[in-house]
Amino acid sequence: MARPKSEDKKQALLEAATVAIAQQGIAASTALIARSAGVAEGTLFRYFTTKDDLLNALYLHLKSSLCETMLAGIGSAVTPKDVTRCVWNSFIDWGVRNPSGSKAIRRMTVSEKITPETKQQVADMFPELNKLCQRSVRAVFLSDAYRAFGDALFMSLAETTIDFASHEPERAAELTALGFEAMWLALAEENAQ
Amino acid sequence: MARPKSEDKKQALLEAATVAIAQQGIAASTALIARSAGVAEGTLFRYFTTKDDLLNALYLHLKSSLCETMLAGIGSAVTPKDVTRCVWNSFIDWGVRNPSGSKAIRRMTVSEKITPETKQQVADMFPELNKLCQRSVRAVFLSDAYRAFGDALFMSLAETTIDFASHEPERAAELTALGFEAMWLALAEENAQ
Amino acid sequence: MARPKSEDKKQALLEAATVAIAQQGIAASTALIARSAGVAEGTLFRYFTTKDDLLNALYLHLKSSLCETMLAGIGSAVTPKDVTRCVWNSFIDWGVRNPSGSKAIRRMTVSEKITPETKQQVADMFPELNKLCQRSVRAVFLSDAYRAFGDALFMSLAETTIDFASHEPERAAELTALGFEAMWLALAEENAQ
Amino acid sequence: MARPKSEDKKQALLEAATVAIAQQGIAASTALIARSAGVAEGTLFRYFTTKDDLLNALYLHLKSSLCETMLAGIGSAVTPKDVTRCVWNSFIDWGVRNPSGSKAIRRMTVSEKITPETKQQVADMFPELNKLCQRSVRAVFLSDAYRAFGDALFMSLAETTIDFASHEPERAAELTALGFEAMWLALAEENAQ
DNA sequence: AATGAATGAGAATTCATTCAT
DNA sequence: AATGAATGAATTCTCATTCAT
Repeated sequence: MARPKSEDKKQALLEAATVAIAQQGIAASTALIARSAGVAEGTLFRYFTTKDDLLNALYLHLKSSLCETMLAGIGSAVTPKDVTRCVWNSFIDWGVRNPSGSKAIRRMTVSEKITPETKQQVADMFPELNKLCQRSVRAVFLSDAYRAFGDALFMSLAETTIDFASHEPERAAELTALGFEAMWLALAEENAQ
Repeated sequence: MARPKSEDKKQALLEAATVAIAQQGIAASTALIARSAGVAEGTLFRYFTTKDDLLNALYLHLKSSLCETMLAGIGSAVTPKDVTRCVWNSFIDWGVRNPSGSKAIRRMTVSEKITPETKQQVADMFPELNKLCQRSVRAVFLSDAYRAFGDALFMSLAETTIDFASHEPERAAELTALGFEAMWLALAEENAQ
Repeated sequence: MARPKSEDKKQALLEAATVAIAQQGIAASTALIARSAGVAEGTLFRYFTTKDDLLNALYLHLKSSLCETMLAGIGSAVTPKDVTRCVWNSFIDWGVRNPSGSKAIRRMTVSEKITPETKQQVADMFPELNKLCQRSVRAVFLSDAYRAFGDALFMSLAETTIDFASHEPERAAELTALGFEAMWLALAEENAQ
Repeated sequence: MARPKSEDKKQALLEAATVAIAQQGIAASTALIARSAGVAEGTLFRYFTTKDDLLNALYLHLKSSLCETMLAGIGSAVTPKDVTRCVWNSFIDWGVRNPSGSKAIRRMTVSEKITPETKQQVADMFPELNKLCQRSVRAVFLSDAYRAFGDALFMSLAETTIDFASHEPERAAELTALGFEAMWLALAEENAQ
C-alpha cells in the first residue's frame, strides 16, 4: 500500500558505493555515496542499516556478479585446461569491464569490515566453480592442508592480471593469456592437458 | 640552543605507525601513533609534516628494510635458481618475522596515499635485486612490455605466501618452499636450472 | 468511503507511548511508539499531529485515569481523614499498578513539552477531588496564596511514596501508610480527625 | 610546557551546561553548550570524554556546591530544630539563587544518565549533613528499612519548596518557612524541639 | 484511512593540524 | 625542540515529519 522500497535505489546505491570505494577506499563517506546515487543521506540507511552493512552487501553483490560471469564463460569447453582457461578469461574480462568493481572488491577484501560470515557466503556461492578448476590442479593443492593456499595463489595471479589488463585495455588479451600461462604452469598438474 | 630532532623519536614514530596501521589500517589516528611512540601529538608533525608524509616515509622505510634483507639473504648461492630461492626465502622470512610491517605495507599499497614518486623510489632502490632474479626469468618477462607484469606476478605470489606463512608460522617452511616452486614454474625459463 | 479513525489504534498508541516514555524518557522515538502500537510510522501522525501533541494527550490521558481512580476509591469513607486516606491509598495504588504510567507522568512533568494549557486542563479536571481533600487541610493551605503550594507538597509526597512502593511492592502497604501519615502531619489541620 | 588545560574553560562548560540543561533538559546539544561556553565543539570533548561524562560531572559539581552551602549555613545553631532549619533555609536559598542549577539537578536526577557510582559519590560527600538532620528525625525514619524513604520525602518537600520559591522570589521567605514547618511536622520526632 | 519509503536537519564524536606555552 | 590544548570540518547515524501509493 505504501510506496514499495525501490530496487532501483538499492542498485543505484550499490553502484555509487562501488565507484566511491574504488576511488577513495572504504573511507568513502556515506554522504558521498548517497549523493552519487541520487538519494538523500538518510535513505541510504533505509536500505543498509549501517555502513558496514552496505560494505558487506556490496562485497556479496560484486562477488556474486563475478562468479556468475565466470560460470557463464565456460560455454562448450571440454578439456580441463580449456575449461580453466575460459573461467580465467571470464574472470579477467569481468575485471577489465568492471574496473571499479574489481578495485572495490580488493579494497574491501583487506578492510576488516567484511565479516567471516560474508566471506563464507561467497565461498558457498558457486561450489561447482572451484570443483571445475580443481580437476586439473596439482595434487598438493588438492590436499586439505594446501587447498586454501592454492586458491589464494590463483586469486593473486588473477588479480594482478586484472590490474594490468585494466590499465592497458588494448593489451588485455595478451596479458590475460600470459597470466593464464603463468598460473597454469604454477598450479596445474604437470602433464595435464 | 635548539635541541636537534632525535633520530630515536623518528624511529619510534615509524615503528608505532607500523603497528597501528597493521592493526587499524591507514585510518589509524596520528594521536594514537604519537601516543604509542611515546611522544606528544604535536611532535609527530615536527618529523612528518603531514599524515600522508608519514605514510610515504613509512612505506619507503619498510620496503627498504625488506629489500636489504633480501639482498643480504643471497649469501653464497651460485646457480640462478639458488640465488632466486635465497631471495625468495629471505623475502618470506622477513614477512613472517615482521607481520606488522608486512601487513602495513599491504595496507598502504592499496591506499592511494602512496604517491607515484614514492613507488618509483622503491623501484629504484635496489636495481641489482631485480637483475639477479631476472637472470633466470622467461624471455617474455624480460621484454620492456611485460617486465613490470612479471615483477608484479612475482610480488603477488610472494605476498600471498607471506600471508599464509604468517598465519601458520609452524608450517612456514613448507609454504615457503611450495610458494617458491609455484613461482619458479610460473616465471622461470623453462630449462633454467 | 473513508475508514473512520479507530479508537483502538489511538488507545494502542497511548499505551505504547506510556511504556516507551517510561523506559526511555520523552526521547523515545515516534517510530518505536508506532511499532509497539502495531501501526505504521505515519499512522501515528494521523492521530496526533505532532509528537508534542501526543505527549500532551498522553499526559491528560494518564492524569485523567489517575484522578478517576482516586475519586472511585473514596467509597463509603466518612470522616475527612478517612476520605483523604482513601484518596491517598487509591493514588499510591494506581501508581504501583501502573508503574509505566506513573513513571511516564513524571518524565513528562519535567519535560517542558507539556503546555500550560494542558496543565490547566488537568487542574480543572476533577475539582471535587481537591475540595474533598482540602476539607481537612490547614487553613494556610486554603488561602489563595498558598493553596497551590499545599497541593504541590501533597503531590510530591505522593509521588515519592509511589516511587518507593513501586520499587518494593511487597512493602507497598507499609510505605503507603507511612507516607500518608507524613502527609497528614505535614498538611492537615492540627486537630483534624 | 604546552598550554595547561584551563580551569576557566571547564567552569564555563559546566555553567553553560547548567543553563542549557535547565532550559532544554538533557537533550540540550553539546554544540549549544560549547558555543555558550565560548569554546569550540571539539574542546568540550577534551574536558569531558562523553556527553554522559559531562552530565555526571555536572551533577557532582552542582550537588557538591549545594551540600557545601548547606553545611556552611549551620552557623551557630544549637538545638536540633534550629540546625535543621538552618540547613533547610540554606538549601532553599541555594535553590532560589541557582534556579538553573536546581532545575538542572532535577532534570538529571530523573534521566538515567547519572550512574549509580555518581549517586554514591554524592551520598558519600557530606555524611555529617545527614547525621545532623537525622538527630531529630522520627524513629521510624532512622531504621534501615525506611531511612531512604525519609530522606526522599525530605528531598521532595525541599525541591517543591525551591520550585515555588524560585518562581516567586519575593515570597521566598514565607514559602521557605512554611515548607520547613510542613517537613518538620512530617518527619520530626513528635516532641523534638 | 493506512502505510512505510523518503527526507534532511541535527546529534555526538573524531581527527589532522595549528599554536600558545 | 617539545608539548598538548584548541579547533572546526567531517563522519555516521537518528528521527520527526511528509507524501506517494
